[in-house]
Amino acid sequence: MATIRDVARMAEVSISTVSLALNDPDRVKPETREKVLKIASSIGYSADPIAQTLKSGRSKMIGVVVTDINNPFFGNLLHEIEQQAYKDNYMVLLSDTGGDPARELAIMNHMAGQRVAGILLSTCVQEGQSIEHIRQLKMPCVLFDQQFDSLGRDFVGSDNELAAAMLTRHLLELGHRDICMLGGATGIFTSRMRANGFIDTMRAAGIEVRPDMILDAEYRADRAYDITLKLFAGQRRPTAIVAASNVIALGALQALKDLAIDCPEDVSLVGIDDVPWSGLIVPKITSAVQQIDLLARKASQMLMRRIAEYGKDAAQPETCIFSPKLVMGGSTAKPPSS
Amino acid sequence: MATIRDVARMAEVSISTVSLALNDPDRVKPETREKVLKIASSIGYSADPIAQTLKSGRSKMIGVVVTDINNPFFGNLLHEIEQQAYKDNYMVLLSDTGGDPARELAIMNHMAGQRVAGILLSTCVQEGQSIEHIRQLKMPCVLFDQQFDSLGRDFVGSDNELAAAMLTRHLLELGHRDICMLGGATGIFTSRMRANGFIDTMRAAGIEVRPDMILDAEYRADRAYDITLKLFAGQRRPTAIVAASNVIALGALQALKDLAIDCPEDVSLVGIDDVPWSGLIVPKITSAVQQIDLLARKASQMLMRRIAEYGKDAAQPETCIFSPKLVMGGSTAKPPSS
DNA sequence: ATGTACAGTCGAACCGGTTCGATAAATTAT
DNA sequence: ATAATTTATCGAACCGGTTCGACTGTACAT
Repeated sequence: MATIRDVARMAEVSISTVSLALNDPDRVKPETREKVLKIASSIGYSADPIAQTLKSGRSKMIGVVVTDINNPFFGNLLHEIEQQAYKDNYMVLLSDTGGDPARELAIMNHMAGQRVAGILLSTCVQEGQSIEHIRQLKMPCVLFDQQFDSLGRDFVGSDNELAAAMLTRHLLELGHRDICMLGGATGIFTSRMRANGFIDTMRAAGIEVRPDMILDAEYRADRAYDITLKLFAGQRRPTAIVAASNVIALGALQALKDLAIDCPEDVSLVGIDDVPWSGLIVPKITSAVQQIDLLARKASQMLMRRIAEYGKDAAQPETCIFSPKLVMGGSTAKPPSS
Repeated sequence: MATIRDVARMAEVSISTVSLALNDPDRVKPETREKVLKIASSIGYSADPIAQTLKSGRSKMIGVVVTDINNPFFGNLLHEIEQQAYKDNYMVLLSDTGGDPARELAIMNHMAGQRVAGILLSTCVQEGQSIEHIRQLKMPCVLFDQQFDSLGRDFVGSDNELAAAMLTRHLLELGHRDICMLGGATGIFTSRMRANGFIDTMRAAGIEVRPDMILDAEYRADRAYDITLKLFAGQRRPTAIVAASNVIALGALQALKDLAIDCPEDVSLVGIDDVPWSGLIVPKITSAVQQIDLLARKASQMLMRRIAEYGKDAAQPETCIFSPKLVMGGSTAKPPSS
């Protein structure tokens, strides 16, 4: 690979002149610039990104940290982020925490070591646990999906309360009263918000939500499956289920299917977020879907802006909330007449 | 961040001694080593990966290049690769070519510039197009999924001919004779192999495959959808379809559904590779699935071995082919009696 | 006592860029 | 003609490590 010294030698100028010609063209004489540029392109010279990173302290990579790449929500998001990054001439350094805060910490240290220009983070840290590694991070960082108040960081996400509220209202309007929610741990931002949306809407309809009506499926399909089985083994069966995520909804649907409980005739089911090929799943699950492309683009943009203005006096942290869309499927009906 | 010079100053030794104490412990006096190590850990020193990369010419990252992160096949693979890499203390630099060879080239140059230790590549380059960027790549590189003969590179993949053959045989045994395949372009390795498996099995059963019985769905769901619509608008309708991938099968199934053609009563459908939640899709598509976890682990292992032995005289390129598994669904039946 | 081997340590060069302050040459002002 | 300013270029320091060859001092063989 050609180095800047090769170019300098061939152009019969010093390496500093070459560097200047390339990075600050106005500071060298036009003829010199021409000569340097011509030679540089003729031997296919381009500056070594590693050397530039060492000198400047930042690379042309952005880090993306998610809890589970396999979740289609993150998959789609990642795709969009990668497209954006490519346009801006950045590469994506990806990592998956698997929901382990210790690993999240390790990953972020790794990324910092690689001098990523910034990080897009969907943290798996729960309320009450330490978030010092985020707070003390000395580089641009935009949180998405999972928020932490009072962290003073940018955030891009969806209106999770609204998502749950829309779905709950839909069920209430159909006449359901006995509704269960399958959610995540309350330590997780999105599950807390989604639970709130559920509780508030129920309460507004004059129905008090008992704690045992909100079950923790940990955002996992297998847990949702088990819980649903158990739920319908008991005496008091709900007539409808609000699933706090796409995979929870699918796990629940699988359980209903295996129990030969008809959805929507016997039990209605709604969920949050889409899955690929949802049109082929019978019944198609009525859901409040996040606008992933908007979300990804906005998060990328915000990060890029932070990267650009890094070092200057930073703007106030910004929060951007998108509204989910209600997509009707065939998974809801009036409750069976009792 | 603490540098090696800080440690040297505090330990009252030269920086070279610090470096030796850390990297080649036997070459310094035990007491010196102790002192250096103690001070290093007390001020939280760890070597700057960027500086190490600049000096050594290789980083602790591996590049992974796929054609479409959104495809669950790659999603699963990626997850597994990332887990493996993490264990070996490597990070994953990810990119998505979107099926564009020019972009693949650009991405690989980018990765080479980042001094990745090696690359896992599922190339989108087709037979007959230039693969010089792979051939001339001067770093460890393991191809997966998409093979190129005579490239002299390691390869990990599945037995694509077998996959298609198993499915075709299954349909033949049910009594189908008029079978269509929805595949990819023949320039792509996997589609060529899968078509071969189909053709050979049909021929062995005494059925000649006319060219119009293999259609190019470009491994895209929307193309598969359109083609299926068109196919069943015509006079001669096949009684069964072999889809060369998961997304093709889903596109085809959606089309059948929209045409109110019953699967499997009117038309049988089989495909290659799984999709998440396939159990919820009605009918569940009978498919030959690749063992993604094995594939990912093997590819990672091979790459790590190449990385370890890099510089020494390299072992012969290795090829590793896994057998797909036939997973029965409910998407096939005897052909309707004509 | 002299020569040899070796363990332990160090300075300096190097990886490949960027950037600051100095210098020399060309231009303008006095 | 001389001083002040501007323009173009360059050398050297720096980013933070690794590594080679040289140097010193001790232990052993002759």
